[in-house]
Amino acid sequence: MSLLKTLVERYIQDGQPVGSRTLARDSGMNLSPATIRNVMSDLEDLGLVTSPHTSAGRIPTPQGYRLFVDRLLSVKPLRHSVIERLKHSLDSSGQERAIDSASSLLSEVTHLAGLVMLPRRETVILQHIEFLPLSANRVLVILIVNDQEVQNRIIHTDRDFDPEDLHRVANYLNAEFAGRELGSIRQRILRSMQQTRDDMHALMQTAVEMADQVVRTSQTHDYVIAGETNLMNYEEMADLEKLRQLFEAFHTKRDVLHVLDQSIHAAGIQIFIGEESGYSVFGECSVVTAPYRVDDEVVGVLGVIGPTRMAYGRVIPVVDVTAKILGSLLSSE
Amino acid sequence: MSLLKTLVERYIQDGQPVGSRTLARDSGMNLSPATIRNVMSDLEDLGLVTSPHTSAGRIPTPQGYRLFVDRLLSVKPLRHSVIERLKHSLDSSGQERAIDSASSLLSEVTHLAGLVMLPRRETVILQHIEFLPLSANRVLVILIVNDQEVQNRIIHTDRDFDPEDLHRVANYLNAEFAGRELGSIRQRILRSMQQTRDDMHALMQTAVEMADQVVRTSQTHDYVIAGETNLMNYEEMADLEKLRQLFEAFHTKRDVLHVLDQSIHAAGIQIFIGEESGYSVFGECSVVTAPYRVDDEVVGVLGVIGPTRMAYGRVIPVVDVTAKILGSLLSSE
DNA sequence: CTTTAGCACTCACAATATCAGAGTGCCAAG
DNA sequence: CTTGGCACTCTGATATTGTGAGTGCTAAAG
Repeated sequence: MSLLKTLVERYIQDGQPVGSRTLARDSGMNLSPATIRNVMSDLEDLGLVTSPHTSAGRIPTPQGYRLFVDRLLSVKPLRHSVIERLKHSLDSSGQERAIDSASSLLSEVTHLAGLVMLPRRETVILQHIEFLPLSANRVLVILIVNDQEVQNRIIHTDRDFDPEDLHRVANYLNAEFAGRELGSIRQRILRSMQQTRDDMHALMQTAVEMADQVVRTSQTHDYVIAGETNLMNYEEMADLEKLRQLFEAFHTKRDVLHVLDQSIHAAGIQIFIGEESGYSVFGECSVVTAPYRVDDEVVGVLGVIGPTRMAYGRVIPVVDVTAKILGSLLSSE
Repeated sequence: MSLLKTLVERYIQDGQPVGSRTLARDSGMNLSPATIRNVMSDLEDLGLVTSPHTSAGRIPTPQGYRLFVDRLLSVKPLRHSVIERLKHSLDSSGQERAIDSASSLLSEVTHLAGLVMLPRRETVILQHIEFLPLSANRVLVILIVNDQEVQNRIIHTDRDFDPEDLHRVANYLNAEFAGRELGSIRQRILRSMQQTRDDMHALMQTAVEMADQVVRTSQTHDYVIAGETNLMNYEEMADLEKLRQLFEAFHTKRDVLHVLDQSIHAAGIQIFIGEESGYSVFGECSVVTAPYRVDDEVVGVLGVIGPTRMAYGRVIPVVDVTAKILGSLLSSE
């Protein structure tokens, strides 16, 4: 029923339970309140709306929202100027800060909390490796992968290596393996280990193992959140205890990541309404996500989290285009 | 008057305005409520206590707190086991994660929010510099300073340099300047620029300038906060709007940094009560800080922030020893 | 001069009552 | 199927009252 649409829209607009009279006026269908009431009764039986008490209007249930976003929602495309603005602010922040900016932008534009999962690529290509001796048996390993990212980590070695040794090893590795995928490098080295075994190989192994670990832990998923404080402006978030738990969940990251993970393989926009996500912490909240792709590979998810009563019609396109913009910005153009 | 002490202690304990009867009982001085009332009247005239309304007990004013912490407070030293626990958790987290751990620890132990300013050393000693070509006119500069820290940044150069050039420059810089302080290096290079000017020098200049910038921005002070959510458990933080502003201040960082800055040169524990910090955002809050020193140089501040009504007697020693432990952990042993 | 008991007074807070308004459900008529 | 009418329900605002904790002041006692 398109009445549900009007009801949800109205409720999203001003957060008040909406009664039959207002609905009659808003629907534009020239129906009397009484008719509306009958319909409402039906909708209530279907579990799409409830009334907080006998004599209040109706509010949508989670199922109501679900139906609304799945079928009824009319997404108004963003005005061009807005898109340009997004694009511009994201561009001007540079690649390194792009993730943070995207998160902030999302939160600013939607007045919700912005989430951006760090990109994680399936294939990690070694571009360059470098060793720097720090002190006795502490070696700094610098790794450039995927054309952009720089990773470094200190490793402790069994014995001291002098600078020349390190240099030789680095040269060897670079000559041999630059441009290859990290996993395959690891295997190769392990294999050649079995033939000749000397200290150099041990070093290389540690190094590659470390590289693997670095990449893998930075891959352990992590995300950036911005604008949590926006959430405090919604009356539905007034319950301090609930809010605390929510913020703690943001901090712990585990649950949020799990939700984001669920949507990484979705085709496009994904929406979790209320407890659909499976976590009661997000009880009164909805999450709107979109995966973003770098060089045609999906590498992460971004989105927003906010009260169930959010302006889906506006939020969805924002999340959508932000994902696209971020993706193309991160791609090697 | 030691009555003020009892009053503040009592108020800190259970957050209720304390009346003459309870105070008479707690003070242990065998005075009748009536006498207490007279004294209270005096204290009120001195501006040390107020009553929220005519017929409630008294609560300390900021000035009352001030006097309390300055003169009256009896700091009970931490139990040895607690110190050990702190030391142990901090040790086991390793140097890189030490800052984060310290912050978390502070918040966990005190049930407040923990703050740790990133260490900043006055003298930054260049240990090693390295250039890696990334692509046409993008060069990755890697900087090792102060024996521990690795910084890297990508710079864009005017013209392409081939790897040999870069290598030569790096070698030169390392041979010439390793072990020197960064600022002096910069000056030296600028000076020698005036004599011979060629592309290499331009590169060097950019690099050193960048180095300076990197160090300076990482120096721009930044801090790590943990356990903000703890603050939501205090009833005095119930005002959502105030809380929002506070959290936003945490996010913006500017105000907090300014407060921390103020206390970096204090001899030891420093306490800001309520608006003493000069920011109304921290209205109902107190900040307890202690500078921490690495290799006998003060490099940062850590502390906690929480409601004015906090258990100073317990919080102070915690902040104190945490500062000491962190300092010694970060020092080259 | 300090301490104490006594007493009237004040005020917040909780419990209770009252009322208006919004909205419903249902029935009977169009 | 839709509509008007009507009784009914329930919330939320506002006013009323009572209770208890705690005060300030005065006058007596140490």
